[in-house]
Amino acid sequence: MSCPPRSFYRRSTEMVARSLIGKKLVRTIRKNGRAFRLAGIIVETEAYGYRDDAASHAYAGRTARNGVMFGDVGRAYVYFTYGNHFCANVSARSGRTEAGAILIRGLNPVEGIEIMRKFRPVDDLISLTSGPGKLTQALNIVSALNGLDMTDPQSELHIEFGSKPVLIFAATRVGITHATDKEWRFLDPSSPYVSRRIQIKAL
DNA sequence: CGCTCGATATTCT
DNA sequence: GAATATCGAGCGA
Repeated sequence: MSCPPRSFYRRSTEMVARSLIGKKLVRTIRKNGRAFRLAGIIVETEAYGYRDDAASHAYAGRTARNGVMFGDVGRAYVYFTYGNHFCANVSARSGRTEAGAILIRGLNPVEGIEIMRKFRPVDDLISLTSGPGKLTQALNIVSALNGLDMTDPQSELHIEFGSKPVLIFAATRVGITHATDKEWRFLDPSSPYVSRRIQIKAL
């Protein structure tokens, strides 16, 4: 399967976030000369901007942590938060701004589910990948993957074409205290792997 | 079910 | 020293 090209990510961050619904997030683990694929269809995303977005890590300018948001588009931005969890993002922005990234918040698991359950033992399958901290644990996404090229099928973390979603909803973002009015959260309402904390609205 | 609250460590002020 | 793009346990209904 092939990957959306660099140009896919060189559009407005919100448009890319919306377009990522239905794409496939793939984590390849190489061990003892063999490669295992852990993968899921993306069902929920959030866009984060620059000076226009007080909720963004990039809002106050470039730092050691957020450098990937200012670099080339289509790269993995992985960071650690709340002392417990990693979050997986991909950098994306139009030529009119200097930083941006998209947080991946929910996956419909399709490949390597039994291996995911070893990284994240849960009784309820829905709890495997229905949240940004959950899916990074299930796919073993850690800081070492920060900066990887998500458009390269050889990359240990990349994004492939997937399936076209039937419907996409927009909503306000989750877990932030600034810019709470922006409707930059996108999700496939038919999937059980989305968090449902807030009201959503159809596009 | 749904809501509140505490854990926990990295990052930034 | 404060804040944090979260999760899950514990509570009440």
